[in-house]
Amino acid sequence: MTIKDLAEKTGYAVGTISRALNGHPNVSPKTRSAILEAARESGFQLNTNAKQLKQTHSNAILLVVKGVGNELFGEMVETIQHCVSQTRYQLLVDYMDEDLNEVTRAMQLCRERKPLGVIFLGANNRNFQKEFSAVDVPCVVVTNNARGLPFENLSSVSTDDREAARQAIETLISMGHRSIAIIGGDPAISDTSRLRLEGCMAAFADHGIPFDLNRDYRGGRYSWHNGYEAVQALLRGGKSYTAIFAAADVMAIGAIRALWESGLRVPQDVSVMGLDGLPLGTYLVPQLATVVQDSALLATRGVKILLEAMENGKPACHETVPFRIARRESIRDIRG
Amino acid sequence: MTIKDLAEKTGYAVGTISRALNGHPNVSPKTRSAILEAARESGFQLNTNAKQLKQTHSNAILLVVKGVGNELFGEMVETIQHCVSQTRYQLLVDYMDEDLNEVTRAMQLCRERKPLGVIFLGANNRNFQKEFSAVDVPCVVVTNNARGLPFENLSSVSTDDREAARQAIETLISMGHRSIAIIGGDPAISDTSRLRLEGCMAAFADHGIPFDLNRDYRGGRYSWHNGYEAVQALLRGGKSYTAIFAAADVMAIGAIRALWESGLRVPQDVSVMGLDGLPLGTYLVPQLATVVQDSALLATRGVKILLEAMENGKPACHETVPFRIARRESIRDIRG
DNA sequence: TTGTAGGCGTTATCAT
DNA sequence: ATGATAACGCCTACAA
Repeated sequence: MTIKDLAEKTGYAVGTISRALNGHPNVSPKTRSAILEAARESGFQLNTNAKQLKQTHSNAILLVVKGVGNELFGEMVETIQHCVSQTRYQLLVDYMDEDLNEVTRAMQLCRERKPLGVIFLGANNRNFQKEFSAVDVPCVVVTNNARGLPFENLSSVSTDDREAARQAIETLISMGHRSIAIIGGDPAISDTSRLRLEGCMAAFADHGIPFDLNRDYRGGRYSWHNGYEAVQALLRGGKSYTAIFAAADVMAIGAIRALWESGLRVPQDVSVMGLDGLPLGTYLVPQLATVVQDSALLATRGVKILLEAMENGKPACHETVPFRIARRESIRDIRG
Repeated sequence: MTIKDLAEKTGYAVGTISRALNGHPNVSPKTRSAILEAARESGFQLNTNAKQLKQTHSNAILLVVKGVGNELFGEMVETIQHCVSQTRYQLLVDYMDEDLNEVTRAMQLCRERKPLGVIFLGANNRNFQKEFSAVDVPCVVVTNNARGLPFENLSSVSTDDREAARQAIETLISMGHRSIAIIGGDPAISDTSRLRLEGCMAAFADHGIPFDLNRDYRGGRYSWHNGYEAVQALLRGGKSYTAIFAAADVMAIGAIRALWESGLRVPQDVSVMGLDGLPLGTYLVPQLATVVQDSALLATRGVKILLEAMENGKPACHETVPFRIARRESIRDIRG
């Protein structure tokens, strides 16, 4: 069943069928309803491949979500859905595995779906090589700062990861902690991990607190298990810490378990602070102290920036949104 | 960049380019490598739309994952990837939001990508109405029992939800619990929720333990928050329980927090048991006792069943895989 | 082994 | 407002 069949059946030409089906103007109401009726009754559906092969533009905004199962992204996808649903555009959501290249994926989808703009939820600057220049629609990276990337059509909205981590450490220091270990990602691989680590180091430097990267830092993927292992490795190091900062909430959770198994209680013996502000954190016992990223604002600003670039040709920009320190049950003031 | 461009660039004809790119025979090794090299260096990618437009079948297996962020599914997707990578087929993964209709989605994708078979990770039998009959390739539903659905091409592999829940309750009963509350999904909406609830009721009936659905059961979506709220509602009911069974691990976690906030300790005051066997459960304090679904086996059997249907026309079947009771720290024996 | 040409189902551009 | 027709990028006979 193709539009050709429909054309025969109704007596109109394929062009008219196409226009009627796609809600184009220049189709008389009578003709339109006749065609729609015929289409419905025969269960006709347009062939997407053929459609997109020929189309030069869709009215879609593409959302590429890097990392299935990222709780923070989950909320943000919903917010973005909501924002876009109030415009005349259609949102096309693509969830992809974390370890794939989001730029390659986006380019593929751009060629196939021809969206008017792209939102990246999570990204790695390393992947935005010159091949990205093949993408010519406005793009915005959310949760990662893409300033410094030499693309006129690439904006970003992010939390200031460096400052967020710095304030987390400041918080711990203000509560009397001097012996603090850090667990996080691999700073050589992930921009986010690097920035967060830098923020920590800055805080230590400000207070003249020594920090030995080889001894006091452990990295890996952001996962329960790596948090768990990282703390085990730290403890094997022999040094005792009064606080641990995890550059991601998921790692903090694994960390707490590892501490428990070594007979250390949180927060009585060791304080643990995370970063992200996952909803899960408030359901744990103890509730996880953390730096809360404003996921709603990240999402809404991301959409807004994209729309302005799409519709008004507004030049790319790189925004930062505020975060919030949540002093919750997993940290303890050990002064006096 | 199309194969036409590649043809010009390399001096070969488009037909040769196409054959080389698709690994067809009748292309001299020299020609093939020259073309592949040119394609790589120019970052060429085939246009899926054009490709699928002409093709009647791809060599793909479609995996529809219903519910982004489902930890159990995360592992299973990896296992399925692995299994399929050892065959001559290509896996096409589609992650979709939980509240969309997976059958509609699958039908759309079947029309577009023309896969040889479909695996559903998570599904709701309600969605398999007669419109599913438009799908004519073998399909297998994983984690849900599709027996009873009148489709010759639809298999399923699942945990026996009813029995799993029954044994969870049996476990609690064997540890001396008689006053048990249940939190779970809405049995009117979800097959899984209904089966799990039925299993619980059966266990209670076997032991002559009274259970008042209106008082002792609370439902909602499977989420931290709903587990939390469900327990709050139960506690407001005035009755005191020695154990709570959550029909999903995520709810168990919210439940533990709600208990804590009411001054009840787990497992000292109340035992909490979940169902699913999420990795997260082992990182919590206390570790979450639960019924562990064998995600690896579910995944591998799912693939195997599909392949046999695809390749040997083996008729549809409905399998059940074993589960395992994990008696962990969140439950306590209160006898004597 | 390689080249050529027609067609997949749709949209878009001209005419009418 | 409608019709005819040329693309869109690829695959696949069939011809060379």
